[in-house]
Amino acid sequence: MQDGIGVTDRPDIGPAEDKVSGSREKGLNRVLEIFEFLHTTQRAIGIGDLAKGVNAPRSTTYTLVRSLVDAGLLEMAGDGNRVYFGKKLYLYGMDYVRGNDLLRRGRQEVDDLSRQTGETSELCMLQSGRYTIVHSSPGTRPFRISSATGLQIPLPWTASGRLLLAGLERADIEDMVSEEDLVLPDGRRLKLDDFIGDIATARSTGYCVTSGLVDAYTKCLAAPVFSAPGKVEATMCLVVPIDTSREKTDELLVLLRQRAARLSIAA
Amino acid sequence: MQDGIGVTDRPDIGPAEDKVSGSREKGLNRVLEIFEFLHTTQRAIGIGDLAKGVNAPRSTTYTLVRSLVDAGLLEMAGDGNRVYFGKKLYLYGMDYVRGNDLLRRGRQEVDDLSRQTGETSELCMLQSGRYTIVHSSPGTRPFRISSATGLQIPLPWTASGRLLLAGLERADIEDMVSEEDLVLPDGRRLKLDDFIGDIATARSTGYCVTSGLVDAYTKCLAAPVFSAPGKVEATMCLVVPIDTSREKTDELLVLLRQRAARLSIAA
DNA sequence: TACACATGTCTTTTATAAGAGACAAATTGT
DNA sequence: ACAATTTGTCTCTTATAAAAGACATGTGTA
Repeated sequence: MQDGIGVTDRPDIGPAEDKVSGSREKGLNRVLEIFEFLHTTQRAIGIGDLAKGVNAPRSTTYTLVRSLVDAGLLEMAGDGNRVYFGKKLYLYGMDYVRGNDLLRRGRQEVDDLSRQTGETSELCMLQSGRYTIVHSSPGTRPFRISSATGLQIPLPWTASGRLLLAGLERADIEDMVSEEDLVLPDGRRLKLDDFIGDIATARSTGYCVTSGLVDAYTKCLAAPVFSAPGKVEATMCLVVPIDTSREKTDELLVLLRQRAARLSIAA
Repeated sequence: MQDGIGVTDRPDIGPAEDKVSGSREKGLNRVLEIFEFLHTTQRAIGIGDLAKGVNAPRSTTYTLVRSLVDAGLLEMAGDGNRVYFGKKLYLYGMDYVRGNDLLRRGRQEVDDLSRQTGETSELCMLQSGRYTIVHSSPGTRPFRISSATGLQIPLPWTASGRLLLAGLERADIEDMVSEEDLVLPDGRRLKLDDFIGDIATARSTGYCVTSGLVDAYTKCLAAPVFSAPGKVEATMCLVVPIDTSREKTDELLVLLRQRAARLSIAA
């Protein structure tokens, strides 16, 4: 509890220091925060800790959690007094998949590509302005490059990010990318202009390869999935060891681009 | 705990129309209704219609939908002004699956069983007191017995229902089953005592077979999945033509019960 | 045994979000 | 071309839900 670790407790990089904590919050917003919190912790949590975690009053948290549990969006987990996501969210999620050709077929293509190549493969999309891994299939390598589904990563850190922003105006891109997004995990800092240049390149070549961006050991190959001419709706990507040979990389790129193109047609 | 207050006008099932319409509703409740509405319609819908559908003021609906879209729980669908479930719900749903051994393994067993037998196979659970198909795999028959995932059906209509209530007190069962639940789709009416008798039988035999309950053409075989000794957490079931031979049925039952038992061990 | 600190429930106060309704702009139909 | 709807945004009011906090239990530990 109470790991002082994060200076954090700044829930969102909002405009200005909103009216000091302590102000009354809309119930729905609290719920949204609860969901995000559970999504990041990825485990069941006690209601008291949850209240601390989302910085909400205990009494409020109890009432909200009760509503959500009654509705089936949350469930009391195993031993008794912990909560986590509930069946209803799973059902709604399946509804989303069913209603979404791209995702349904994309998951399939990703699974197939991963089996075909043995490499980790992922389907990525923009999720409220951020890069999100929507589905991933682990591949067969002894060392797994694990990146959790639903993880959100700054756009400039990834090959997919460069493709997802293709076709946007410079201003839009600037809006989407914050200063800190340009700082890589190892401390290096990208120049915004370089990033925008990358985007333009990716757009014209129809794919993007980045090496050692998120970590020093991997290379990322990405190809765009179009929902309409010029509109990049998603990307498929492969995560491979950084020392993968030129030939092997090109070979993988062909397979990747084939599948990404196949996904594009109907959507 | 707290059953004294129970008079509570349950937001439950039932048309329930407007209880003294005009009363103000909590935003969160409206959101829950919106989700349920989308879940039943299974398609994107305009905001105006949505407001009508959940019987909420238009202005309120607009604000709520905007919040939800911003949060990614809903998405504006294809052509422009329709909404449906969003990526976030999918991601949360995947979180649920990940955190839930039973569901993860259950889906696998159901898929395997369906491939092995060629019949439609389902994983079912209680969802806030109602029978719910949590996962289903269609089988290979020319005529598909389709029943949507997430569909909620009165407990007495199903074989699984009899197993899911095994181990509950008579009083609890009476609470869960309403009068109308006892009326089958074809108009026949079950006697509560018969139903409770079925439950006891199912409990001791460790499986349940029903014929022509929901419709006249199918037979349903179900086996319990235990989360603890005596506690039925879910059921696996097979939906087969009603004229399936005795031998064939027994054979399928063996396979089904094997897999259901396998699911039970670790949870 | 007593102490400190969680958990879960209830009551009260007041800041505020839900709702009604007016509007302009876009979309119909005739 | 002209109603007749529907859509999306805004303003204002007041019913009400969020929050504070008291209380009764529970759980751990010194």
